[in-house]
Amino acid sequence: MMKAGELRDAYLNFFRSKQHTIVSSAPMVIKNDPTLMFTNAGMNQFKDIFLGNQAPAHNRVANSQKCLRVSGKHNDLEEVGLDTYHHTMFEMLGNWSFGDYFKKEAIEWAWEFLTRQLNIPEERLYSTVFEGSAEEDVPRDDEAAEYWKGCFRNPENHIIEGSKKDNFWEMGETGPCGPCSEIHVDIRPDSERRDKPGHLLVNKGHPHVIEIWNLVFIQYNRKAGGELEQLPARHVDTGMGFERLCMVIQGKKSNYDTDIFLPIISGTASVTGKSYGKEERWDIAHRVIADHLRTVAFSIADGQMPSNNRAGYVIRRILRRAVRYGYTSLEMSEPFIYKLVPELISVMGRHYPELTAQQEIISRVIFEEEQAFLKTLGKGLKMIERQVAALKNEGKDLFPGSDAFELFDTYGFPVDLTQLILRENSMRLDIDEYNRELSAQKVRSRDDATITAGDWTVVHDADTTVFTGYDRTEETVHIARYRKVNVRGKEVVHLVFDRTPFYAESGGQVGDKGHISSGVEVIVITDTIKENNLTIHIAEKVPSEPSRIFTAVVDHAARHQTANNHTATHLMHHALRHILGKHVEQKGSLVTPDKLRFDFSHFSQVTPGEIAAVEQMVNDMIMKNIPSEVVDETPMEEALAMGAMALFGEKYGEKVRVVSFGESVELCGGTHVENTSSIGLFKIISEGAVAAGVRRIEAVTGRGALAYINDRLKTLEEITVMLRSTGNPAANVSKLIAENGALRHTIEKMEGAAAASSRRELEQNAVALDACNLYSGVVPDVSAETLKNIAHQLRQSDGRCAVIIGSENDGKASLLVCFGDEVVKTTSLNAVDIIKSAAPEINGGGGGQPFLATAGGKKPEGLRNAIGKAVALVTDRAGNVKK
RNA sequence: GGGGAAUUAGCUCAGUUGGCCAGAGCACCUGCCUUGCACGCAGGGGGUCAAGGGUUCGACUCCCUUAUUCUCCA
Repeated sequence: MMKAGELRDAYLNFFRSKQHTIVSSAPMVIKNDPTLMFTNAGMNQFKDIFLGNQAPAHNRVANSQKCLRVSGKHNDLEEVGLDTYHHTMFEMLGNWSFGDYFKKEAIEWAWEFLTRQLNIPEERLYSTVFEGSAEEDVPRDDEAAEYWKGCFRNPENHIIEGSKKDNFWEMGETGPCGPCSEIHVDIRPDSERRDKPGHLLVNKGHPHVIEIWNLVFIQYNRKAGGELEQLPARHVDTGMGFERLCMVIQGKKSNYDTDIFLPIISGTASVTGKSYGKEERWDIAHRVIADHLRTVAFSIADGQMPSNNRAGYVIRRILRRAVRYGYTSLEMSEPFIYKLVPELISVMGRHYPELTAQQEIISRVIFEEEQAFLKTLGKGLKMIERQVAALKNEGKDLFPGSDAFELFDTYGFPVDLTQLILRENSMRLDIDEYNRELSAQKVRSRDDATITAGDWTVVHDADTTVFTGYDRTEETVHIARYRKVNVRGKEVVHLVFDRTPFYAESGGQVGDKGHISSGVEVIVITDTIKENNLTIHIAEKVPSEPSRIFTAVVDHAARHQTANNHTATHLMHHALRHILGKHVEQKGSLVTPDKLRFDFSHFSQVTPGEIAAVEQMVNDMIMKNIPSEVVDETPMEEALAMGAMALFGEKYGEKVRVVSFGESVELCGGTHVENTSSIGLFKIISEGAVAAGVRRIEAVTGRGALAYINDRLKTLEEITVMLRSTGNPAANVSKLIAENGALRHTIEKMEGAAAASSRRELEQNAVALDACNLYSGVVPDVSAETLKNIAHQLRQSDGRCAVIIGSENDGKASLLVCFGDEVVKTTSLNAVDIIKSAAPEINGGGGGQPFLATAGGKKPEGLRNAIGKAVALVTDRAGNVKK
C-alpha cells in the first residue's frame, strides 16, 4: 500500500518531470492581510500573479499546500468530525500554469497521473465540464470536453455537464475567473456500482462518489459592472485534496482511516482508554481531536498562538472544540491532547520540519490552553448548577435562553454542554430565546464592521509601485489610482502612486506617515498599508487635481526613530540568541517610532541579570559603530549561506533582502539605520509572558531611551529630595516603611485605648430603661471609625445596649446610633429612623441598618442637640427611666 | 472592530437593595499534641478591595475614565 508520504512525493515528482518548479507550502496563517486570516486554497500565494500585480517567477509551479477552512458551504466547524470527510486543516496538491500550458496539458497530465501513476481504474473516474451560460454569454466548454473524450476509452456517461455553481470558478466579486473541470472518483463496491451507475451520483453529496481534483481554467476577468472580458494571458489553477486522494489510493472508506490520521487516533485511544470503531460518539470525538490537533499544531508552528482575537481566536475555538469532545464523550477532565503531539509529528514531521523543530513549544501551548479551558468549564458548571438549583426550588423546568446565552457569551460555556446538564436534571432549555440573543449579537457586530470600498478611479497607468524609500524620504510621484473607503461612517481615501518613498506596514514595522503636496495643496498621509501587493496610502481627502505631479514627503523624524527601533530589534534578537540560547525564535515583532516589542520562544523568565546582559550587548554593538550591509535580491539559498535565519510562518519570495549589522544577519524588508551608532542608546523597559513558552520584551532607543531614563532619574531625584537624604534612598525608604508600620501599630493601640476609656465613661453614665440600657454622650475628637469601634465594643458586652454617640473631628460632625441584638429583637426601635430624625441638627443625613446607623454633618455645634433629640426619641419609645 | 464580564491576603475564591470595625480554605509563622502519606488542636502575621476621578453623611458595593485579563460576535 502506498503511504501518504510516498503519494505526496509521487505527485511532486510527476509534475517535476513535466518541467514544474516545486515550491514549498506558504504559511497557513496569513499575516498582514485584513481580508484573509488563513490560506484556504493552494492558489492563495499566487493571488497577486492572477490579479496582474506581480510577475510570475516561474511559468509552471506545483506544490503541496497546507490549508485551513473554518467557514464556507462545505466547511462549517461544527460539522467536522461528525462525518468521515470534513476537515478544518487539509493539504492541497496543486499545479499551476501562468500564461503557459492550458486545458490540453492540464487535463492530459491529470489523467496520466491518476490512471498510469496511481493506477486508478478509469471506469471509476468521472469528469465534469461547464455546460455554458446564456446569461453570461459563455459557451459550453467544448474544448475541455474534447480532451476528456481523448482520455476515456469509453467516455459515455463519464463526462458530465455542470452548472455555473459547480463548474465556473471565481476568485471574488470581481477579478480573474473561468470554467473548471472536476474529476470525481467512485469508490463504492462493485455490487453497488452495478445497482446504480456512478454518473448519477456525481456532485450529489454521496460520501463515496467524491470530487478529488478541480482544474480551473482562468480565461476571463470579471469587471465591477459584472461583465466578463477575455484575459490576454490564460492560466491554469488546480487543486486536489490530499487526504481524499490517500483514502482512494489506500482503499479506505474514510479519510480518518488513512495513515495520515490513524496513528493520532490510536494515540488518542491509548491515552483515553476508548478505542476507535466501538461506539459512534467515541469515534466522533476521536475524529474531532485528530483533525483539530493537526490544525492547532500547524498554526502554532506558523507562529499563531491561540489568543482572544482574530486568527488566534479561531485557533483557540478549534482547540476548545476538541477539548469539549474529549470532556463530554471521552470523559477526559484533565489535559491530554498535548500528549498526542509526538504522534502527529511522526506522521507529518518529515514533510513539515517546522513541526519537528517546534515540538516543545507546540506541546506546552496546547497543554496550557487545555488547562485554561477546563478551568472555564469548571466555572461554568458551578454557575449552571447554582441556577438549576434555584429554578428547581421555584418548581420550574424551563431554563431561560438568555441565561444560557450569558453563560456562553460571557463565560464561554458551550450551549450543548448546558443542554446536556439540563437533560440530566430533567430540565429543558428555551433554545429559541437563546438563538434570538445570538443572532441579535451577530447583527450588532456586523453592522459595526461594515467597510464599503468604492471603485478605483484610474488616473495614471502604472503596473506596480516602485518603492524608493530605502534611500530617500522624498520623491516626485504620480497618483496612479484612488478610491474612497467608508469605515464606520468615516470616509478615508486610498491613494496608489507609480513610485513611493512611503514604507507600507509589513514585517512588524508600522507604515510611514507624512504628506504629499502639489504646490496648490497639501494632503496628509496618515498611514501606509499593503493590500494584494499594492502600496496604499491612506489620506483624508482626494486631491482636487489628482493628475498633477506631487512631491511625497515621509515624516522624517518618525521614520528615523522607526529605523533605530527596527535595527535595535535585530541587534536584540542576535543578543538574545547569544545569551539565552539558539532555541530563541522570533514569534512576533512590532516596530513603531516610539518603541519596539519583540516576542520570542523561551521557556522561563528572563532574569534581571540576563536582561542586563542583553542590554549591554546591544549597547556594545551600538558603540562599535557597525555599518549596515544590505544585499538586495539574493536567492534564498545564498541568503541562508550568509547565515540569515528564515522565520517559521513567514512567506518569502525566491529573492530576498538580507540586512546585516556585523554578526546580526536577517532576512528583512524593513528600513534600517546606516550605522548602529545612530541608535544612540538601547533600554529594555519590560519583560513578561505572552503565552506558554513565549516571552515579550519591550524596549526604547535613542531619544526615547534618554527620555525614559531621565524620567526615572527625575522620580529618583524627587524621592531623594523628599527624604532629604544624601545616602542610599532605597535604604531610607525601607526604613520609612518599617517606621510607618510601627507607628500605625502604635496608633491603633492608642485609639483602642482611647475608645476603651470613652467606653468606660459611657458605661458609668449609662441609664437603664425598660427595654434597654442607654449609653449616650459626646466623645471628644475621634473619627467616625473610632465611634464605630466603641459601639461594637458596647454591643458585644451588652446585648441590651442602645448607643447614641457623636464626635467632632476635622470640623465635621459624626453621629452614631446602635442597638444590641436583644433590643432589635424585642422592641420596634430602629437605628435608621432615629438617625434620620437627628441628623438635620448637624446639617447632614445618614442611614444604615436597624442595629447600626451613622450620619455625618457639617455643623458640629448641633451635635448636642442631635444627641438630645435621639435620646428623647429612644426614651420615648423604650419606656421611662427606671429609678 | 463591537458587545458582555472579571480584577478582594502569597494562591483559589466568598462578600445579598451602599452601612454587622473586609471573610473562608490552602500556604506562612509560633506553641502544643504527635512523629509521617492533604495529620490534629490553639494562637498569630499578612489587604491602597486593579488605578484615577465622581455621586453620597458614608463606596469593595453605584457612575465615568484608564489598564490588564477572560469571553462571544465580526
